[in-house]
Amino acid sequence: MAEVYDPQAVERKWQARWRDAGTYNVDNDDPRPPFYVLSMYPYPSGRAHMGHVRNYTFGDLIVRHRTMQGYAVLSPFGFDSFGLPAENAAIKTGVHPRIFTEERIPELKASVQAIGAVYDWRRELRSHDPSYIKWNQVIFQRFLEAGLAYRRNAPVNWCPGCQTVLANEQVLADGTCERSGDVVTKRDLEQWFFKITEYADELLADLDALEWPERVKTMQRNWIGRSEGAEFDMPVEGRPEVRVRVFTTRPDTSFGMTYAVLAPEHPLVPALTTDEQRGEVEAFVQRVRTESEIERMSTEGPLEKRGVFTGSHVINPFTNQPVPVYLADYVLMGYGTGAIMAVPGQDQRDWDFAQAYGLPIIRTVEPPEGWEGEAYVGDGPAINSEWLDGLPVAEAKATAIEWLEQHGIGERTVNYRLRDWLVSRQRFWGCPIPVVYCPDHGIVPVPQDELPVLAPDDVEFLPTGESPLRFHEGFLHTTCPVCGGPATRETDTMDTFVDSSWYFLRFCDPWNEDAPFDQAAVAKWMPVDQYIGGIEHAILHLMYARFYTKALADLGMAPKDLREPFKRLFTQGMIRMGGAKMSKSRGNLVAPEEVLGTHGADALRLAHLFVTPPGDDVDWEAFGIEGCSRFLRRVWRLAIPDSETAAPAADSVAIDRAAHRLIERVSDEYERWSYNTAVASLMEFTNLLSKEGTTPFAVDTLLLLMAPMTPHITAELWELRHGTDIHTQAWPQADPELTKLDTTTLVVQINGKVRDRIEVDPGLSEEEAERLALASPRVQEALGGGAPEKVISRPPRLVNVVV
RNA sequence: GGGCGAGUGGCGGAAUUGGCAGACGCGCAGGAUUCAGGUUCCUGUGUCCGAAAGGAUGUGAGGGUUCAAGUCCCUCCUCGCCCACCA
Repeated sequence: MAEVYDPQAVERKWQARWRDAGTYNVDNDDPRPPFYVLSMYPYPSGRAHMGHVRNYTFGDLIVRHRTMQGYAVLSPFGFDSFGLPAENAAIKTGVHPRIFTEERIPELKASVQAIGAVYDWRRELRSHDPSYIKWNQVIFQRFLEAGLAYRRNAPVNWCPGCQTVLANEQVLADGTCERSGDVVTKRDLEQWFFKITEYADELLADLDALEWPERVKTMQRNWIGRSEGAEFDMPVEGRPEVRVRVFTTRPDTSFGMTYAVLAPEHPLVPALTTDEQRGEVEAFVQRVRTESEIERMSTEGPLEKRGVFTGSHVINPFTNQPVPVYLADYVLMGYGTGAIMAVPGQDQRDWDFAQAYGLPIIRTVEPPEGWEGEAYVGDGPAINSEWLDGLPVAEAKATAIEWLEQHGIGERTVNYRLRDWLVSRQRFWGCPIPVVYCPDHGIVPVPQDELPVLAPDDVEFLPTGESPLRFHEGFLHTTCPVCGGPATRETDTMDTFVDSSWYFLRFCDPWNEDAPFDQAAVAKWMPVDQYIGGIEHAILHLMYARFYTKALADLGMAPKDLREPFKRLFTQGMIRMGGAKMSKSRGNLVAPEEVLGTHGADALRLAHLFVTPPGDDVDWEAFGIEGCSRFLRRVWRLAIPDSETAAPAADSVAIDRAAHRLIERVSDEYERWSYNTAVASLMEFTNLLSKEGTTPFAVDTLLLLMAPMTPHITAELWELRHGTDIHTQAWPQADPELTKLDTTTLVVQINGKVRDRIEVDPGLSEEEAERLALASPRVQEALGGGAPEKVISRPPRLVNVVV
C-alpha cells in the first residue's frame, strides 16, 4: 500500500476503523470541555448529493479539529424522515411511506460515511421513530396546556379538481395546481396554531447576541417585522356607535387623512355599505374572494379596479371632518386592524389611489425645497396640522399619540408582521396531533400513557392527495378519555418543522424513556456551539427552533436559562451546475460516488474546501478536483517512510521555522473559516518542501494540519510514520520564538510607485528605514542631489519618498 | 417597491488594520521523462511596448479624500439573494 497512493483502499480501511471502534462516540460524563457541532439533519431522499457533501465536509472538519484541540465533541446525526416526498411516492407506487423512507435512510447514511464524516451513531434519531413521535406529542400537549397551541379557522390552498388541500409548494407560480392544473382557491378550515407571536419581541431582541451571519439576522428581523405606531377609533358619520379602528405608523400625518380603507374581508363591510353602493361592493368582495392569491398580490393592473366606495364616511378625530370609506384589495385583514387611514400626501400608494379615485391630497410634512415628487415620506416640519405644525416627524408622532391617549381615542401600539405558526397539515406522513374530539368534552388530549398516537399501516394511498387517515375507520373512531363515549381523532398531522424544532435537544439524551430529554444533559451540551446548514432555512426552521427553545425553557422542560439553541451559525453556499441550480429535475446532478470512485473522498473534500469561501455559491464546473488529487499524491510521496521524493532539507532550521509559521497561519485560518486559503497555505508549504527538502517535523506538521480536511490519507501516512492514530494527536502549537522572521522586505516607493525592495531586519526603526530608503540608488537617482519633499516611513513594510 | 450582498486575469479565487494587486489552484503555452497516451518534473502566463533589462497601465464607470485606495466617501451602472401592496 505504501508505494502508490490508493485512495479507495485507504478510505475503506479507515472508515471501517472509525465505525467499528466508535472513535467519535462521546458520553455525557466525558470530562473534556464540551463542544456541540451539528449539521442540519437531512430529509432522507436517498444517496447524498453534492450539497450534502459540502455540508458534511464542513461539519466533519470542525468535529475533527475541535477533537484534536482537546474538546469532547458531540457530533450526532439523524433524519428528518417525515415529509411529502414519501407520501407522493406512496400515491404513485403504493409503497407505504415508512417502507419507502426506511429504504432511503441507509442509502444516505452510507454515502455520508463514504465521505469519511464521523458521528456518534448511537445517538441517531429519526422523526418517524415512535419514541420521537411520543415526545413530539407530549410537547404538543404541554403547549396546549400552556395556551401556546390553539385552534382557529384559517384558509388553506384548495384544489377543486383534486378535492384536496395543497401545500404552498404544490401551487404553481400562476396559481394553478401542479397536478391537475385547476386554479387553486382558498378555503377555511379549523386548524392548529402555535403562538409564536407571544415571543415576537424576545425573538427580535435576542438576535443581537447571536454569532450568526448578519444576512440571516436581517432576514429574521424583517420577518418579525416590528413596527411601532398607534391605533385609534373613528366613528361612522351619523352612526357614532359604530367605529372603525385603524392602525398607522404615521399618526403625525393624521390631519392629512382624506379617506379610509378597509380590507374586503373586514367584518364591518356589510354595516358600512349603503344600499346605493351594495351592488358594487358585493361584486367587488366576491371578485376578490375568487381571485387567486397571485392575482390579488400582483401590483399590476389598473388601480381603478382595485377599490370600491362603501357609501359611508367616518369622522377623522383630528379634524372632526368626515372622510369617505373605501375597500381595497391591497389592504390585508391579517395585518394591523385590517383598516387604514389614507394620507396621500405622505404615502405613495395612497397618492396613487387618490389620483385614481379623484380624492383630495393634503400635505402634512413640508417637502424639501425644489421637491418635484409626489408623496413625500422623508422628515420635515409638520404643516396643515394645527397644533402639530412645525414639529419634526418624530416629535409630531409622539405628540399625536399622547393626544390620542389623553382623549381616549386610541393608544400607542406595536405591530408585527410575524404570524402565529400554522402547524396543521392535512397529510398522512407526519406526526399525528394527539387529541380527540368528544361531542361532550370538546378537545381532549390523548392521555400520556397512550402515547404515541401512531398512524395505522393498513391504509390505501389514493391519487386524490387526501390523507388516508380521514377514511380509516379504525383510526378515526375512538373513545373520549374523559367520559368513555364515542369520539373522533384529529386526522391532521404536524408540520415537519415541528419535528426539526427540538431534535437538537433530543440528541443530548436520545435514550431517555421518561422525558424528551434530561435537563442536565441539555445543560451540558446546549446551546449548539456550531450549527451548519443551508441558507434556505434562514427564516422558518431557525425561527421555529428558537421559539421552541424559549417555550420549552419557560415550560420548565428545558433549563430556564437556555434562551437560544444555536450560538454560532454557518450557512454554506449552494452548488450550481453551469449557472443553474443542481437538481434532479434538471438532470444536471453530479453524483458524489463518481468522484469517490476516481479521486476518492479526501480529494473531493479538499476540492470543496479549496474551491471558494465556504459561504459562497459555487459552480461545479469550477471544482479543481484534479488539482486536489495531484496535491494529495504529492503529499503522499513526500510523507511515506523512506520516500525517494523527499530529500532531507539542507537548511533544516529554516524549514522547521517555516513549519511553525504555517501552524500559526493555518490555525488562524481554521478559526476564521478561511478554509480555501488554508488549503492554499498547505499547498504553498508542500511546494517549499519539494523544492528545499523536508524535515520530519515539517512533514508531521503538514499532516496534522491537514488531518481534519483529509482524514484518511493523513491517518494512513501518520500510521506508517509513527504507528499511532493522527486523530488522537493534539493540534500543533507554534513556538512564537521560531515564527519570527530574520529579514523582511522593505518596499521603497517614490511618489507611491514601487521603485526598490530592500531586505531588512523586521525590528528596524523609522529612522533606519528612512535612511536605507534614501540610500537606495533608485531614490538617489530620482532626487538628483536634491532633498525629498516628504518621507513617510512605515517600517518594516514600506517607505514612501515624495519628491 | 423595500432590505441585504457582490462586481479583481481565460476561470475559481487571494490581498487581517488604507501600505508590493493577482497568493494558491485550474486552464493554456513551451520544455524534460516516455515508443505513445497518462503520470511526474521544470519554465512561463493581467494588458500594452520591449529580444531583454525595464517602462507604462490595471480591481464595473465617473468623481473625491490621502504621501498611498481593490479597501474609505459621493454619484451611477450591472448582477445575485431575501421580503414583497405590512398602512
